[in-house]
Amino acid sequence: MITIEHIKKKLIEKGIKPTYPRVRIYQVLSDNGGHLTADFIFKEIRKDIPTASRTTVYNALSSFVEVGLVDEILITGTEARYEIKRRNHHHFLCKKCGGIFDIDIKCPLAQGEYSRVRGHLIQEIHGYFKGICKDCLKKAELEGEKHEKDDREVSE
Amino acid sequence: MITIEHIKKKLIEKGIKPTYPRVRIYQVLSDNGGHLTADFIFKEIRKDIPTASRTTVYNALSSFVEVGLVDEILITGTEARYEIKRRNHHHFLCKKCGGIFDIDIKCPLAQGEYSRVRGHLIQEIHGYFKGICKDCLKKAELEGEKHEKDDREVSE
DNA sequence: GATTTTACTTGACATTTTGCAAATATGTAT
DNA sequence: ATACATATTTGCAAAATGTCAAGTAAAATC
Repeated sequence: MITIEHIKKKLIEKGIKPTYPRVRIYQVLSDNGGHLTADFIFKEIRKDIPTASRTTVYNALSSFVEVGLVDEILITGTEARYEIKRRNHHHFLCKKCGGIFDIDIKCPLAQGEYSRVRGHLIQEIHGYFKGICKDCLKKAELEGEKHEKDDREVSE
Repeated sequence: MITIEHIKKKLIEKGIKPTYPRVRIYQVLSDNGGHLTADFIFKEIRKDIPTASRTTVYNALSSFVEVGLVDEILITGTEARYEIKRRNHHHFLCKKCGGIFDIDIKCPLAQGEYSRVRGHLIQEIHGYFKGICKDCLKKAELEGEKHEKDDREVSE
């Protein structure tokens, strides 16, 4: 559990004024694990700040991303997700259940703070994997057996 | 330049009926380099097929992605981009000019066809970098000098 | 050739995100 | 404290992208 004071310090360090909405948004990010939608964050801070607007959430998140406090994850294509920046991990999206999982991987390129590739200055590195997650694989096996049986019964 | 016949063969191999719209969509992808927006493709095939609809483009692209002919690139967050699948390369987005560049990199994980991580079956691997591209870096250097001069003039 | 399946078109609609102007809050100097 | 300048938040509107359902056309199968 991160303290309010600790959050304020972090924001000030990055040149962001620690207003109440911004501190709360950071706190929601901190308290709820990774890859949160803007909508989730909006609904959370509404509990405290009933007048808060979506625009405030988007503005705060943009600032956080800009100064490198937060990562924007674009794996789903339908909605961006946000999480406090953490090194050495990528994301996995299950095409079946839509779940997002952290994949802790040391990517050779992701080691240095900033580096260059082909002359371009790299500020962010994102790795996305897609496929079928462990749990859905298991379910598919069981379902698969059932289906085979069904198919036989139908075709006979 | 890929021939119509070659495209038809590719689609049939993957179990996709080579209808005229689909063949044209694939051809646009093939003739225009990488990371095209759905809108660009739509406007291109409209030249040939004035009745073509956006939905047809989205449907065709979904099929292509599903069978592994095409990659969907989600680097910008506002619009998906599409390109014919090619191994061993990632993408770089310039935050200044919005340009997308190919980064040919042999990612250790991207070598095998399909593999597993933490029990999850991986079907797609995407690597995205963001930062400032070569050209914008150069411009920034020049602009930077100019600004310093401006600043001096103003403050004097 | 009739039937069934598949694909395409059309238009409406949902969702996420951004833009903008007014209102509010914050900080600084008087 | 008060007034001023700046920064932030709000609330609404609207853009942009993508999805869905219903009807039509085309193709494949029988």
